[in-house]
Amino acid sequence: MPRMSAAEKELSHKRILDAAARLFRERGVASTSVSDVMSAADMTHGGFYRHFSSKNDLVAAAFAHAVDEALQDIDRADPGPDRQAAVEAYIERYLSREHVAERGKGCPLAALAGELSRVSGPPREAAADAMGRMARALDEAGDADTLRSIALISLMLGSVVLARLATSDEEISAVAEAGRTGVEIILQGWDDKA
Amino acid sequence: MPRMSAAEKELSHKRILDAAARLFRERGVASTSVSDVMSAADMTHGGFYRHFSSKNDLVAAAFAHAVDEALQDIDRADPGPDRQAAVEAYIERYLSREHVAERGKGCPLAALAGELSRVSGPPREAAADAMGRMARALDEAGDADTLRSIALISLMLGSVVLARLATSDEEISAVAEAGRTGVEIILQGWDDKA
DNA sequence: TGTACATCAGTGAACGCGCGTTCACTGATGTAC
DNA sequence: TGTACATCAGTGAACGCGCGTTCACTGATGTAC
Repeated sequence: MPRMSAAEKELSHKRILDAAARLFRERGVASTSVSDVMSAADMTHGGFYRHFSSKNDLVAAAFAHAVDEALQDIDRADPGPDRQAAVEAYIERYLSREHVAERGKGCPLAALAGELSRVSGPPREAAADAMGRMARALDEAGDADTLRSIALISLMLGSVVLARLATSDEEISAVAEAGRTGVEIILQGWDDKA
Repeated sequence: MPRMSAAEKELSHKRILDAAARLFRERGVASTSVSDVMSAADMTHGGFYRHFSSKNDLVAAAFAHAVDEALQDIDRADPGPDRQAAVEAYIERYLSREHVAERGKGCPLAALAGELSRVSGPPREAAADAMGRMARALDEAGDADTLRSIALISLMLGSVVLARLATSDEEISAVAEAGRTGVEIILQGWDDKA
């Protein structure tokens, strides 16, 4: 059957990236094998190394790919009211029941920050980079108050991580509600305090 | 050389638990083998199953053990001013440079919530339980405002997770500072808002 | 208190398994003329 | 435009390795008399 055309190879590459970005977030990097990813991309494991030089290489690329997707609504919005609306929508979505439930499509940092902070090399750098990208994305006006953005990200990420640990619907709702209230208080009180 | 006395067995058991609680937090559960733990406890891997029925069993026990230690200062404090002081000290320590650097001795949820939220069984239950124990510990007066405690935990945990991802000292300080400011604002503004 | 014996904590070899990676192979693709 | 041939995307078997767990074994411990 092989060989595929260059255009088909590009499609395969994207299928691998999409599958990896989803599976790594759903199951974690260590619990997702190269074979798992290739199966989800409708291929066998042997072809993997025509696309990436190692599993680590894929982890870094898939993570960056997931960050691109997560932030695209904000990044594409025009500065000004559009962008501010995009940020508000992002925060609301972040603390929603859907985001808690669907790890595979959610914030890559909420899913993988813990695991990637323990490794070094490209995957770690991709994750560290994501923090800066998120902070800049939330910084609506570019008004240099990065600390507020970081505090918001910490609270939102912590809320989602804890909500995913919760075992009952009531607990999940409580954690998300606590996160929403915290975000509001920080948004209102930050400039007075800091 | 074997057999050891019952008293020596108890000491071995504690060495295994201590080593596991440290290594799991430092390297993650999936990246820590039973042999790693037993070596750190000065034994060979074969004896492990005289103490625990499986690696999963150890994970749950070591996690609960780590939570006990993390909360002991608060849990042992008398209700009233002593307890409130213990809570304040806990929060300050939580957002310190030392806590960010020393995963192996730090908050078990900050180290392992992401990984354990993806599994089921005793380890997951131990982690979910820890969230409730932390919320109750921070609830100084038992005044039923659990939501505020949960928001504080989310923010503190998120701050530490992100700080551990940061690559420069400046970034680590910035994330910790953002966390401290956020905590102050939530402590002051919560009752007005919620 | 002494003796005979069952127990069992810890050792280290061995097991089956899944992992990341390599490799010989296939045959359609892309290119040179 | 047709033809001959090098390229290379994808396949599937194979590799070495480390994992969690099992097991026969050792010999000091704890117990029954």
